[in-house]
Amino acid sequence: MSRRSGILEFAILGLLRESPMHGYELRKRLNTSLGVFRAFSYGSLYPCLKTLVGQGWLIEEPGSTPQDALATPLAGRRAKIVYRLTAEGKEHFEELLSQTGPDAYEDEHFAARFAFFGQTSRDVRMRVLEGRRSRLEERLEKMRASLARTRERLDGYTLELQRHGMESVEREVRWLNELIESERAGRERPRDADAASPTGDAAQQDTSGTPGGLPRSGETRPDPSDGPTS
Amino acid sequence: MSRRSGILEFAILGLLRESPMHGYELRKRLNTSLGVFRAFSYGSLYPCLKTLVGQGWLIEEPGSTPQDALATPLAGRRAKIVYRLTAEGKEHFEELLSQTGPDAYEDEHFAARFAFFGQTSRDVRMRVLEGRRSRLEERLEKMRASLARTRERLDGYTLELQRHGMESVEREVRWLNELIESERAGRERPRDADAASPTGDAAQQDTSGTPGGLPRSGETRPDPSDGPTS
DNA sequence: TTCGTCATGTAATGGGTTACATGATTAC
DNA sequence: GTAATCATGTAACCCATTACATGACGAA
Repeated sequence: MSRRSGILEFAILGLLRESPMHGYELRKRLNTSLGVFRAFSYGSLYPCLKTLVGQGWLIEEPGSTPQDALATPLAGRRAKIVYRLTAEGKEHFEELLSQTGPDAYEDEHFAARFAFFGQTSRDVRMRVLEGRRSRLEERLEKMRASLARTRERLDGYTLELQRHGMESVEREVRWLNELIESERAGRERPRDADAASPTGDAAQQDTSGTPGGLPRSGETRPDPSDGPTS
Repeated sequence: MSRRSGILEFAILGLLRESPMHGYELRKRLNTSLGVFRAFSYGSLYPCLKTLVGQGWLIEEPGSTPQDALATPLAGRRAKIVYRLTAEGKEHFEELLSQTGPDAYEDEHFAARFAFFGQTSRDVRMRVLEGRRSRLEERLEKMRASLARTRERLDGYTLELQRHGMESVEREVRWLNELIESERAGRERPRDADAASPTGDAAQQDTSGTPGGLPRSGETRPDPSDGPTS
């Protein structure tokens, strides 16, 4: 029924939190501005939007009103549907943001989470970064172990591939180290961003959007994969 | 009907080409030895194997014969099904190997292709490497363009994520450059991994896919002299 | 007038996972 | 005796893509 799961939903809510938008534009933002996530197709985007509306997290609004269409001919192509985050949607997004479970460390998910660090409280940021790091370190451990076991039987190319893969992961760990470091040293000041929370417990978020002093260098290479491998 | 698509099929054929195996072991090899690909689940592996059998590319063989089970109690758990590549399967795999279309440059696919470079002719290797490189360069171009367009409006974290992503891609390009370089400089010898011995005996194929002289690679030690051939 | 972009949507399909079912063997 | 590992499989589901349908507008 719903759960056009995780990352797409999350990204949509996050983008709409910044400002209302219609689907087409949303999709572009998903590729470019936040180009990190892979481009979602309309085939997944629009249905997902519908679901979120059904959930009560978004509402549809007419894009360009008749008057607008008259005033600015540029505006009126096909009836745009502008999606706006509701209060519940906001609340829901904030809840998602605060989640630090293992999901948050997975490759794709992590990138999405990171992209919205600007809206994320500092302790959550830390947990996510550290979670990701230990996740990668586990991975490294496994890779090293398996490499040690099989090194002899592998040909040069396989070996090289393995080596390159490990190096990528190591680089990302270093990158995370620097980020964690700079978070730790970073501003303590809470400094609220936009979104003054309307109801309930006023979530005090340190949403400065700018990390302490960001380092250089790093490496991701998003696929080396891994699996549950239980 | 079939097409348990691309990469899994490809990897199975490739691994079985080296030696027959049963499903369970195959799966482990997919994670560890060739740990580059993400771990496929049994839920995709076994059905895929069936399909390949149906296609005539594999045949099932009894794993441990009754006698074996008596002789070596270690061997007989549940009736293993050992899969062996047929002649047609081999042919098919070789055809897949020779393919250099755009598919071969995609992230996952590329890794799989690279993992079997040991069995791949040099010109195909070159085409794949160069294809991948230009694919990544395109990607970089786009990223740079979109970054230039939106740089101002992005917060520090998004920016950092973007930067990190680009750096990763750049690194892979450099890696490819070195590989291409070393392929170019490498031995001219055709080193056709083609099945010298089509059948039977456990004759170890000389598939030491040691490339000409691989880049640094810490301690891999790519064997300076004329290693293989024997 | 045709092409590219804007704009929204649906149906079929693909390619994978999880959860389940089954059961023998080994290690503690 | 109970857990882990070995070993094979099926069914239900998930998430996303492709191809298709529709249509207006601006520019060449």
